Amino acid sequence: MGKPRARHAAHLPAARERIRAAGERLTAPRAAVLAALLASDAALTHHEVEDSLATSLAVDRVTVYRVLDWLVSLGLAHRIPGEDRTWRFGANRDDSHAPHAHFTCSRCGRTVCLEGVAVPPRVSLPRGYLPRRVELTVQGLCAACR
Amino acid sequence: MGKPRARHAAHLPAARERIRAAGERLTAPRAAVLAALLASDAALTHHEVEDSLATSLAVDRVTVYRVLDWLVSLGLAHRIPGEDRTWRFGANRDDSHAPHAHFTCSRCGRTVCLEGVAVPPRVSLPRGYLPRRVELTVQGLCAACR
DNA sequence: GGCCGAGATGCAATTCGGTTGCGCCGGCCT
DNA sequence: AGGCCGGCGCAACCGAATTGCATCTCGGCC
Repeated sequence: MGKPRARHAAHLPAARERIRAAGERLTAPRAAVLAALLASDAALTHHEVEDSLATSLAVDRVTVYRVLDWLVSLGLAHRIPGEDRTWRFGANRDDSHAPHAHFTCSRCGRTVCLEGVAVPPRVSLPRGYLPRRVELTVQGLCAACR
Repeated sequence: MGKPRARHAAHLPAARERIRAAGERLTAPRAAVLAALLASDAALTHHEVEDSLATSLAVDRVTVYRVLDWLVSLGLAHRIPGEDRTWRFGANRDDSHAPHAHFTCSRCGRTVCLEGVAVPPRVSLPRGYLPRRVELTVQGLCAACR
């Protein structure tokens, strides 16, 4: 997709560092998966993560799922539900972990985080409803598919 | 879920009218599915639709899927991707079919349309990107689950 | 450096939402 | 009333995600 073949190896040290900093157990699959997310500017499906890893380190499909969930629970990544009924995962690059918008291409499915789009900080809800997270997704066509 | 057991029978005439008005073929499953959506103030999963229909008219699972997709393509309903990897469907009550926000309860999965929340009409995208639809979803706890 | 235990990994089987192929049936046009 | 186009039901299928369990390994401890 887009990039020729992400050099996630370059992001391995950063990935390791983040896992260490979180005080969590450092394993090869964990570092590799996080590095893959860091290396990509688009949010990846479990399958894309698996493929991206295949060349350097074979990781079981189930492990990829588990590591991704684990990254999300740690706050190191976030999960985006897609139109195609699969989840995509993106690395949380800043610790602030601020709410941000996403763009999904209707044709190629590519999903990227939008930096410049403001997510409404407050919304009016029915009585008794408690907001927790606001998700803003834009559907359309990306530059390559237009 | 919320309502005691939606009286979608009361919405059957309206459902039939809408299908007729669209110039489409009127069948029992189509009217029943649309009535079920109209009767509910929350967006329904295919399964909830099926259950809601079971008491009055047994409709095959596949038919429910097909009718729901058909309603979406006709603009009579809209489809919302959920956190639980299933789709929910809500009737489009006004013809204007304006973009609107949704609220999803993290605990019970109940999804409702928010009337009072403004969806940003314009967002700034990377060069070459073409927006088509903006989706705004709020996660949190509903009044019943709080 | 070697040992040990909690917990991570891999494999296989399973679940489940959604889709597809196809023959029959039923709305709707004439 | 007749006929045909297309919707319906049935069954088989697909692929994303999950679970159970045996094995392996990271990282603390001696």
